[in-house]
Amino acid sequence: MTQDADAEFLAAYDPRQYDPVSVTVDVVALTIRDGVLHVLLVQRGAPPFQGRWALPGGFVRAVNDSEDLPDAAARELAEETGLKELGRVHLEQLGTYGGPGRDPRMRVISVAYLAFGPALPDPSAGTDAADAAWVPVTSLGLTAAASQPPGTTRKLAFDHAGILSDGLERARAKLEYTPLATAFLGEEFTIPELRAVYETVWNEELHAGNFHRKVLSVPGFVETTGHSTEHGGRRGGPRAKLYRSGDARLLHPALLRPSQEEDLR
Amino acid sequence: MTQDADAEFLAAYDPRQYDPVSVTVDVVALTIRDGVLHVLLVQRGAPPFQGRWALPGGFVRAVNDSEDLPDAAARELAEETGLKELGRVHLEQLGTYGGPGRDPRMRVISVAYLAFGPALPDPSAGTDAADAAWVPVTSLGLTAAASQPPGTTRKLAFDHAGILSDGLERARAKLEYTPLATAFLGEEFTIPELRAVYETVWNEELHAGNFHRKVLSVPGFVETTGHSTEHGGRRGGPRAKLYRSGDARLLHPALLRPSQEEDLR
DNA sequence: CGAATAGTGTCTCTAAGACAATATTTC
DNA sequence: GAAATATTGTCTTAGAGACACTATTCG
Repeated sequence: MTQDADAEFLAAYDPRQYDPVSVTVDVVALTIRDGVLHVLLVQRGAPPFQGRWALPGGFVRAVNDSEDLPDAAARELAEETGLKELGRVHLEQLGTYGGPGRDPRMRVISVAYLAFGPALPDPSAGTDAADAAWVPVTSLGLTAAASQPPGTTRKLAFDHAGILSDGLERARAKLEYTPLATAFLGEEFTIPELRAVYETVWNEELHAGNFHRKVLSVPGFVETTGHSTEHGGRRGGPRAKLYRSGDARLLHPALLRPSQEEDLR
Repeated sequence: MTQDADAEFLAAYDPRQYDPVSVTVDVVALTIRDGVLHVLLVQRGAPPFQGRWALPGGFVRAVNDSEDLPDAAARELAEETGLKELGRVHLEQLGTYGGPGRDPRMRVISVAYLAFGPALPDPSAGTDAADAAWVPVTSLGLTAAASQPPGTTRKLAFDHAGILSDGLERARAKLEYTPLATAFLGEEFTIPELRAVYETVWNEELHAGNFHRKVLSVPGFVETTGHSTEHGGRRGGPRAKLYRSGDARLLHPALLRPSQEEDLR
C-alpha cells in the first residue's frame, strides 16, 4: 500500500476523528383539532434559538443504548405528547436535512419524520423544552392558504419552516393515493368525518355526494362496521353509518386533489 | 436577546458530549444500456465487506471543506462515473438508513440518493474501490422479475440490497407521475425510445399506439422539435419524429402502471 | 416484396364531476 | 315545520385500453 492509501484507510476506519457530525431526529406531527390542522411544536429552552418554536426532536442515541431511526422518532414523539402507546399513529420518514450551517454549534444532520394521529392530548413540556403545544399550521404563515392576522406568525428555529412545508406537501400528496386519512380519525368513523379530514388537509371543499360514492368504490379503503352514530349532526341530518379502515395500502383509483391544475410547471 | 446567550453557549460547547456518528452518502445510479436497466456498483477494496459489491458512496465532508448532502452525492457520482458534468443527470434524495449494526465498524447513517442518467460511460475504479461497473439489476436477484442463471447473483455489502430495492421501486413510481423517464434519454428522443424506457423500468410491455397518444396528450410532457430521425428502425418502419422534454414537473393525468392491480394489500 | 414499426382512428368501458332527489334528524 | 345533512340516482364528459388501419422504411 502506498502512503496515500494508508491514510485513506485510516480515515475510513475512524472518520470521527476528522469529521464529527451529530444526527438528530425531528418530527412533523400533524393532527386535526376542531377541524383545524395542527402541528406539534416545542419552545426551545436553551440556545441556539432559545425561546423560538421548533419541531420536536433530539439527538439520536448512537452508541450507548443505540436505537434505530424510526425508534428514535417514535421516542421523541411519545416524550412530547406524553403518549405511551402510539398505536394508531402513522410514522414515516420525510427526508434528511444536512446542509452546513443549519445549526450554529456544529454540523448536524437531521432526519425528519412525519406523523399523523387522531386528535391527541395536549403535550407536556419535555425535559429540554420550555413549552410544547399543538399549533394551527395556518398561524405559521407557510402555505399561501388563508391570510391570518399579522403578528401571529412565529418564525421557527433552524430550517424547520422548510421541513414543515415539505411535511405538509407530503401529507397532502399521501392522502391522494393512500388511505392514511384514516390515521387522523379514531377506530371507527363516518364518511363525512373522513371527508372533513381531506377538506382540512387539502384546504379545499369537496362534493359530499361524489366523495361518499368514491370512497366506497375504492376497494379496501374502508369497510363497514354495521352500526351507525348515536346522533345525527349538530345542526340536523340523519345518523351516519360507521366504517373502519380497510386493508388497502394504496388507493386504486386514487382520490386526486381538485385544484392541482397548475400542474407545477 | 439570545445573542449573548448563544455566544456564551457556543464558546463552552463541546461536541464530543454527544454520541459520535458518521454520515455517508450512497448513490443508487440507474441507467439503461442496450435496453437493460443497470445500476452503478463498486467492488470494495477494503474491509468491511472487502471484495463485495456495493453502492458507490463515501463519508460526507462534514467540517473542513464541508458540503451539502446533494453536493456530496453529486461528487460521489461524478467521481465514480468519471463525469465532470452531470448536466442531464437527475438526482434526488431516496431515504436515510441508520439502524445500529449496519456497519460493523461504528454507527453509520447513510443518506441514499437516487440518480437517473442517459447511457453513461463505463466507470473507472475510484480511489478506494477495487473495481466499478454498470451491472444489470436483474443479475442481483432483487426483483421477482426475471429468473437468471444461478450463481450470477452477487450479494451486496451492508444493507445495500435493500436500498437498491427501495430505489428501484421509487424509480418505477416516479415514472408514473413525473416526466423523469426523459432523464434516461438524450436531449432529443422519439416516442418509441421513451416507451422503451418505461418498458425497461417497469419490466412490462406497453401498447405502442396507446402509449404514443397518451404521451402527446399530457400537457408539458414532451414538445416537438420539428425534425425526425435519419433512419427508420433496424428491422424496418418509418422514421420517427423527435421530441425533447417539456416543462411539466408532474404528469397530469399520470401514466399508471398496468400491473398494479394487486393494490399492495 | 414481406416484415416491422410509426402514427392515427374508432369503439367500449370506467371513473370523475355536476346536479338532483330522497330520507332522516335537530332545533 | 324548517334547515341541515347522509345517502343514492342520473347524466355528461374525459380518459384508459383493445383493436384495427395506414403509411413508411429496412432487408
